[in-house]
Amino acid sequence: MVREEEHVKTRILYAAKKLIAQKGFEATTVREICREADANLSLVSYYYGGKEHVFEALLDAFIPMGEIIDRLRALKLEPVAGVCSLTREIVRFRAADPEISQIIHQEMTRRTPRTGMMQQRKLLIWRLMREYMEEGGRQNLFRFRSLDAVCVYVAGSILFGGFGTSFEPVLESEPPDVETQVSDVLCYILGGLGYGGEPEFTPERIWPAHEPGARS
Amino acid sequence: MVREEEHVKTRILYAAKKLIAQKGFEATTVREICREADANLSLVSYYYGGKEHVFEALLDAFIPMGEIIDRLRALKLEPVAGVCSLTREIVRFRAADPEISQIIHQEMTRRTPRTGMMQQRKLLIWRLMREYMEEGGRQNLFRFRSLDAVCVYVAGSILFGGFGTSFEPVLESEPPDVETQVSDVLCYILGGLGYGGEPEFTPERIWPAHEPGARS
DNA sequence: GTCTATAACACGATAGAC
DNA sequence: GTCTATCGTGTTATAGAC
Repeated sequence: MVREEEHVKTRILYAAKKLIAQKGFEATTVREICREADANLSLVSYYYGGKEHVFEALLDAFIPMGEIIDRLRALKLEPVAGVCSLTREIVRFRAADPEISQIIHQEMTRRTPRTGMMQQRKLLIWRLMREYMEEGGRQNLFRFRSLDAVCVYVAGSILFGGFGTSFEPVLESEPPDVETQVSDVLCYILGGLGYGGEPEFTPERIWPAHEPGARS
Repeated sequence: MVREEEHVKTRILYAAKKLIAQKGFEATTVREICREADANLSLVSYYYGGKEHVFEALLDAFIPMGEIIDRLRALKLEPVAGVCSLTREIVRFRAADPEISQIIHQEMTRRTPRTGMMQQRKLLIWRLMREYMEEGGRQNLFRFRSLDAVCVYVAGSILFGGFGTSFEPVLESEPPDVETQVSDVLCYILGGLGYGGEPEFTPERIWPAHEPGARS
């Protein structure tokens, strides 16, 4: 029953994001989404044409990674600054919208009719990260045994960190603020990459203030 | 249509493991499981008492982590040897049964009626890892900014590596053999923990040859 | 645009014959 | 133990009134 001020179509999108993040796509029913959005059952079909299309709309509305990639690429960063800046943007993105991050994480762990939608959006990010690391290896800034391996480990470090992967019972304190998370994870990643120096960043604000809202 | 030699009850378990690993619990129907197991639809209820209980039986049959933990604890390892040995066992376990690992990974990403079952089995592992890292920090062998943070990053590095988190399109080569994976991930983790030296291990064979089979 | 009512179907589970 | 047949429920989606 949230966001009563918004338009129904938008409320449905937010409700779907919230519920799917918690329980997964299959376990979330259209009925629940509509109850949460305070909308009539038939409006999911009316506005989106079915449950699957709500999911697609979700990705379109809340994953703006394409822009970030373009901006970062345009800066032609050196390897260390590249890894650090891209990491920072990912961590910020995850902190700004944990729900959509959780959905992405869910869809990565199994093969569903939606796997394809996810892949293309993810690839751009990790290919860029890979390029930074590869160039860093070539310049002897980083020392690692296998580029493929560190690609996966770095992705794992970033994607696992920050929020509820149901790891709370092992932890002692609440997660720190975002910029602390950024510097913690970079400390770990750069260590894992065998880099001795300090993190380097681009100037601030790679991507504009993040308040998505539904499209079309 | 696999494992025709086994008993039906066992075939159902293997079929469920395979399908749930691929598609997730909710998206897998008992009808599919029975088709894959070449068993009659009603036998899931007959042998296990329902779909949920097949899942529970799956965990009991294929997650022997309790034993590993006990053995490792009994060795009272130093921090570096502890981190390395536990990591090695986890990586081996994941390589020996990628399906069950994928199921664990799935269940970590959302809140389901099965979340509780997973938690207890997971906690033992990561608490032990945390103890090794904490003690390593106290002895100044490791240098990290936050114990909580490295707990999550180390878990992420290990759990993400090795198999299909749908990261293949970013990678160049096939995954290497298990012991290479172990040393790759340890190289990364120890670097991330700020440890300068080489990995250390316990003697071989922490846990007995792994061929589970159904219980009861 | 929004609603009610319902169609059409797939699900998990089980009764009961063999 | 294994089968067929079916029950009861809950699902997504839609037709049609307003």
